[in-house]
Amino acid sequence: MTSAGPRRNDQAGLAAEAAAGGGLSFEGRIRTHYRGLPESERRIADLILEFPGEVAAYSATELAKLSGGSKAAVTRLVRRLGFANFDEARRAARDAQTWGSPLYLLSKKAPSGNFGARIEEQIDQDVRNISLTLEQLQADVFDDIVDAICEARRVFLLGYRNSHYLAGYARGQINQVRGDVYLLPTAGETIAEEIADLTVDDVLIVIGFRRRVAEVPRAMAAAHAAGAKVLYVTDRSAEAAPPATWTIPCAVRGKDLFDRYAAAMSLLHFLCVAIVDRLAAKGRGRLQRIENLHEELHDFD
Amino acid sequence: MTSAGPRRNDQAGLAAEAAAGGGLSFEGRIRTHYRGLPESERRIADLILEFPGEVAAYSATELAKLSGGSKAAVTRLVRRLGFANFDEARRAARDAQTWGSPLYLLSKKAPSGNFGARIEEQIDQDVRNISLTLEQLQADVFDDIVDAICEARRVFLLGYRNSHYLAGYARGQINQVRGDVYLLPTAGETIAEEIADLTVDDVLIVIGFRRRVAEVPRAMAAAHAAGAKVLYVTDRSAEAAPPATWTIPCAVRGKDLFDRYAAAMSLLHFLCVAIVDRLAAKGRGRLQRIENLHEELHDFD
DNA sequence: GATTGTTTGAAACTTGAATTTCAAAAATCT
DNA sequence: AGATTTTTGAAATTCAAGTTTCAAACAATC
Repeated sequence: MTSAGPRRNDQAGLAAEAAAGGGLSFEGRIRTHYRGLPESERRIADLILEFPGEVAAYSATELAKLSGGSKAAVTRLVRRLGFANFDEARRAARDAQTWGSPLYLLSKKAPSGNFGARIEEQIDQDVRNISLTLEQLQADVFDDIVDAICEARRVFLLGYRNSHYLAGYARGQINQVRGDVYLLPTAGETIAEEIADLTVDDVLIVIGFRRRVAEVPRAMAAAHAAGAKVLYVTDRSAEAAPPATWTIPCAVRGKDLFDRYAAAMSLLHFLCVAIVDRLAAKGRGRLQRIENLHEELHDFD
Repeated sequence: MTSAGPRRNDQAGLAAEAAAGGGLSFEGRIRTHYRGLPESERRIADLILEFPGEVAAYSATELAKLSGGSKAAVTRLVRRLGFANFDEARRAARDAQTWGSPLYLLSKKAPSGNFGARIEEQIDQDVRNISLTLEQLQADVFDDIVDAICEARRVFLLGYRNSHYLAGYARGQINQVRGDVYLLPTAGETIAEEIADLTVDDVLIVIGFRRRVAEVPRAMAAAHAAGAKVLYVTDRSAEAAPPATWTIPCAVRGKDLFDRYAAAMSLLHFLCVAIVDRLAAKGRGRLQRIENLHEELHDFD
C-alpha cells in the first residue's frame, strides 16, 4: 500500500510495512519519529509539517537552507523516516496527490469518470468563498472586534442549527485562552434569561447563517439595546442594517444543495488566533494555557 | 547570445518586462511563443499548460517521458521561453503558485506584517490544506464510503472537543436527507451503550482530530470488531493502522497556534452532498425533504 | 573529569539530471 | 529534384544535487 489518501486498512501485510515506515503519509512518518528527532532534523520536520505537499517542489538543498541546517541533515532525516533517499521521499510526497497530477490524467484517462473534476470544482468554490470572505475584512474594524472580545467581561456565542456548531467551535477555541465564554442556547433552555442579563461590558457573537431563526434578530436587538457589543457573522444575503455593532458577511453559497461553511471556519479561525495574539500581547487571558498550547503543538495525540 | 540576458524578444512591447527579469508567467510565456513552437516542444508546452504549477514537482526527464519527447526538447523549449535553464523555469513555476513561494516561506520570519499580508497568509494556508485534503481522495474508496452511509440502517457520528462540532455539523446535514443519524456522545452520557449496540448494518463516522481522547480508539475497535463499518476522519499525522474500514486524512496544520478546520469542513461538505446525490439517484432517503431543500435554496431567510 | 555516545556541518565524493553536440531525418524553399 | 534550413533524439559531456565521510562540538554517563 503506497498511496496515502482514503485507504482500505487491510490488516494483513501492514505489520511489515509499518516497521519500515512504508504506507504512511509523510506527516505520519514524521509523527512516529518526532520524539526521537535531533534538533537540526526536527527543524526540517517542522518546516515540512507547515508546508506539506510543498516538499515535492523543493530540493534538499533548499530545505536545508530554509531550515537553517545542512544538506546532510536533510538526508539523515529522510533516511530516519524510512525512505531510501531524498528522491524516494519527494516522489512519495508528490504522488500522495492523486488528482491534479499529470500522471493521473495521462495514465487512467477515462475510468474514474469525472471524480477529479468534481474535486477541483469543490476546491474552486471554497477558495473563492474564503477569498471573498477574508479579503473584504477591514483592518481597523477587525481590530476593534478583537479588542472588544479580549476586553469583555463575558463573551457569549449564539447560534442555531448549523450555526450552532460553528458557534460551539469558536466558543471552544476562545475558551482556551480566556474565561467567561458561553455558548447559547444551552441544551433545551431558551436564551431569554442570558440575553436579558447582558450589559455594556459583554460581547455577543451571533453566528446567523441561513435558515434563520426568529429568536436571533430579537436577541440581537435586545443585546444591542442593552449596550452590549454585538458581532454578527452571517451570509452575504443578510439584511442591510442589522442591530449589531459589527457585521461580517461570509460567503457560503456554491453550486451545491447545502451551503458551504469552509469560509466561515476560515474566518472564525482567523478571529480566534487574532484573539490569542492580542491577549498574549496584552499579557491578559489564560497565559499559562497559551504557553501550554504552544508546547502541545507537537504532541501528535 | 551570452550569459547576461538570454531572453529573445521578438515583440517590442515586451522588451522592458523581459529585460527586467522576465515578469511574465510561465503560461504567459508559452502563449507568446506557442505559434512558433515545433511539434516536440509544443507537446511539452501542452502538458505544462494543463498543469501549471505541477511542473515544479517534475524533472525535465519526467516531462520528456510524459510528453513522449526527449530531454533535449525540454531544454530547448525552456530556453526558447526565455529562461536561462530548466532550474530557473522550475522556480518560476513554483513561485507562480501564490503559496509555496520562498518569499512566503521566509515571511514567517518577519513577524506578520500588515493586515493584508496576514489575510493572504490565512487564505494560502487554507487553500493548501483543502487541496491536500480533497486531491488525495480516491474515487472508488470514496464511493464505497458514500454508498455505505446511504445503505446503513443507522449512522452514528462520534467526536469530542473540536471534533464534536464538526461531527454535529455533519450529523445535521446528513440528517436532513436520511433518518437514523445520531450524534455521539450525547450530552453528559457515555458512549458505551451505543457502541455496544452496533451491528454490521451500522456505520460509525469518527471525527478524531488532535488532542485525542482515549475513548475514541476503544470505541472504534469495538465498533470494528462488531462488524460495523467505520469511517475515520483524522489529521494527516494519523497512526498507521487504525481499527477502521476507511481512513481519510485531513490537512489541519498551519502556522497558527490552533489547527485550522476549513479543509475538514470542505471534506465533510463534499461527503454530505455526495450522499444527497446518491440518495436521490437511488430514490431513497427523505426525497420530499431533498425536494424542499432545492426550493428553499433561494429563500434568503 | 574522563569516557562514551550523539549530533553536527564542511568538504570530498558520487551519481544522475540537464545540457551540449552531432548526425540523421523531416520540412521548406528554389 | 536538389539545396537549404529546421527539427529531432541518442550519446557524450558537464555540472550540481544528494550522499558519505570525518573530525569537532556537545551531551550524557560513570
